[in-house]
Parts: sequence; structure tokens; C-alpha cells
Amino acid sequence: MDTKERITKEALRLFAENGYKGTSVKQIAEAVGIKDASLYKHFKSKQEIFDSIVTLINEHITKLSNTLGIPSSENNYAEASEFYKKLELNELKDVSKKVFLFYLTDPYISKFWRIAHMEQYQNDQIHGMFRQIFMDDAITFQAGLFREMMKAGALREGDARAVAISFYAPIYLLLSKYADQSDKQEEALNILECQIEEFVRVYGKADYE
Amino acid sequence: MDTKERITKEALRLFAENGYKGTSVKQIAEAVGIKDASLYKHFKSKQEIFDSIVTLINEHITKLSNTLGIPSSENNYAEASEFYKKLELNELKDVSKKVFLFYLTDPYISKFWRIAHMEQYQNDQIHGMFRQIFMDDAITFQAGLFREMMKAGALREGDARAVAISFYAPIYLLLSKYADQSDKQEEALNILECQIEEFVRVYGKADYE
DNA sequence: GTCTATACCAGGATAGAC
DNA sequence: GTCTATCCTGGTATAGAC
Repeated sequence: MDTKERITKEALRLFAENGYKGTSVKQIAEAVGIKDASLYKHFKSKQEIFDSIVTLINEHITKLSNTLGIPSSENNYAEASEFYKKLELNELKDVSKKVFLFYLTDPYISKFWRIAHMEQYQNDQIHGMFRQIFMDDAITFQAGLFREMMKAGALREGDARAVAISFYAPIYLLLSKYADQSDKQEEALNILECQIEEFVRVYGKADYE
Repeated sequence: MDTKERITKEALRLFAENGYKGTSVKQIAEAVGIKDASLYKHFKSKQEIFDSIVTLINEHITKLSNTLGIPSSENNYAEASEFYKKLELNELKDVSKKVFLFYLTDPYISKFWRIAHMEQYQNDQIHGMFRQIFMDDAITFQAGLFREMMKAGALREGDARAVAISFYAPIYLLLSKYADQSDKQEEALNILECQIEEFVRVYGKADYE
């Protein structure tokens, strides 16, 4: 791994830990094992390091989105993976738990969550990314999924978007609550399970109950 | 208003705007209309100003909680206002919208939301307060309310806590999304309305539909 | 591309006159 | 309790040798 990449990685870790202003160039350099002055051979400023991190996260998440078939402006739901279209209610719990755990533990996603919360009011780009990923895209994705499930008869008919928010909002709340507590994942998963059971109880068709 | 109070007020505004590290003592002093050195006659450090703000917010919110009858360790739900016990489903929408708007616009609450998001990872106290107010207490309160409504026959029987999370989580998500966009309150209220209608549709008893 | 040395500045905080 | 002046530290960034 070349030095530039190591700087980016360590900076990502430190910014996620202590925030942008709470991290000094010296700290980053030290973590990499060079002097702070040497760092300026790779980046022309601290801000440029931060920007490179934003790019890095963006790429990582774009890659993930494409893999998972999450819709975005270019990639609408109609093209999404066949997998999701065939999803049935009894699988919803497992898939949700896996996605939830992934969000909590993926090194990019979890650090991005922290940085976004600390820097959202100073940085429009990161603010926009966060809202797109954890709000708009997530809800749009769920809505599309539920629309398909309704058509397939796996879910009661209704306003797919409102149902999607009802389903996703508790996940978002749990992410907020447990984002920084990897030790309490089990507790989080238990609550998540209860919520999804409640969801299935309410929205499932009689023959799935 | 004495100088010490003015300092606290301006500091609250500036910390909410630019964060703790993003706000200098000079800025605060300037906003008050004095020199930065003079400020140290009222507070012995920048940190002490921040702490006084935390105390201020704490008092404000404790006062509100008592007024609204929100349960806490000392003040359990059994003592809560009779008003809530008599709440029926068709009033739920209006009450929720009022509380939601209050959270978005109250000068202490809205600034506290921002500060808590920026400083949560550096400051355990503010982190704890945020979780208590916007997560634990809010959910406990809703659960207690719904338990009463179930007893009174205004709501279908079920796990009050899971139902409370299903109800509250979308409100939390909307607060996250619109906390910093006072210009889009109408959009937020529309979505909130849809969600509560969905909730009533699902959890309301037949005779309320 | 790494180092040492250093410039430069901003921010927190103190001293002491008024 | 406010001011001016000043100190000190730490952080960003550059220069120039190796």
C-alpha cells in the first residue's frame, strides 16, 4: 500500500474518531509513521485529505449500491436485482438483520456515519451524501421493494412509500442509537427483530401469519 | 439581561452554528459586544461556557418535560397528565404535529439537536442527554401513552413498546431530515401526516376507522 | 519522498491599568 | 468589569538539505 493511500486510511480513522478540527495533520502523519511536513508531498492541504476521503467513501458506497441493486438517479428500481423481487415476508427479517449489521460494521459505512454527523453542518457535500444514502435512497429502495411484494401478493396493498418509511424508520433509529456501540449489537438485533415481527404481523397477509 | 447571560446565549447560538472547535472565544465576545479578555471575568474558560450551556439546556428541557408530563427516572408515567390518558386516535395527528413543530422550532431544542450531533462523540454528557430525550424518554413516553390508549379501547391490543417505536421512529427520521431546514416545514408536516394516517389505519380499531 | 528547521497565524488565557 | 497588551501553545504550511 503506497503512502498516499495509507494517509487516506489513517485520516479516515482519525476524522471519524475526533472530527475534522479535532484531528491535526501531525496526528495523521504520526499514525502513518512520517513527519507532518512529508505529508504535504502527497496532499497540498488538510482539506485536500478530507476531500480525498469523501471521494473514497463515495466510490465505496457507489460500488455497494450497484452490487445490492439499490436504485439511484441512474439506476432505477426496474433494473434492480431479481433477488429482491422474489423476496417474501418470512425472509424479510434475515435480510434486514444482515443489512443492519453490515451498516453497523462495515469500516467505511460506520466511519462515514460518524463523520457525517460531526461535519454535516460545515460540509454540504457530506451532508447531501448522508441524506441520499441513509434517507432518500434507502426509502426509495424499500418502497420499490414493497411495491413489488404487493404485486406479488406477499404484502397487503397500500401506499408503498408510507409503508417503506414505517419499515425503515425504526432501522434508522436503531442505527442512530447503536452506531457507536459495537458491544451492544445483540441488544440492537433483538429490538430490530421485534420491530420486524411487528411489521409482519401488521402488513403480512393472513396466509403468511 | 446581564452580561453572563448574554454570553451564554450568544455562545449557544454560535456553538450550534459552527460547533465547539469552530467557534472562537473572540467570536463569542464580539457577538456580545465586549473584548475576549473581558469574557474571562465571567467564565474561567471556554469549556466552562460550554458547560453552562449544557446546564441551561438541561434546565429548559427538564422544565418542558415536567410541563408535558414526560416520564423520567423521578417522574414515572403513572403521574403523567390526565390529558394524555384521555387522548383518542383522531387527536393523535394534531398533537403529533404540534410536538413535531415544537421540536423543530423551539430555540433551545433545535440548537441542542445540532450541538448534540456535532459534539456527541467528544462529549459523553451531551450524548447521554440526547439519547435520553430523543430516544429513551420519547419511546417510553409513547409506550406509556399507547398502553393507556389500549386499556381505554382507543387502540388495538399489542406490544406497546414495539408500537411506540413504530410510531415514533418516523418522527425521529423526519426530525433528522428537517432539523436544519426550517423552510421545508410544510413538506415535513405533509409526510408526517401521511405516516400518522397510515398508523391510524393500521392500529386503529374498526370503530375509529 | 523524507527529514529538520522555521515562518506564520490563530486561539486560549493572563496581567495589570482604568 | 472592561480595556490594551502580551504570552504561550499548537496547528497549518513552506523551504531547503539529503
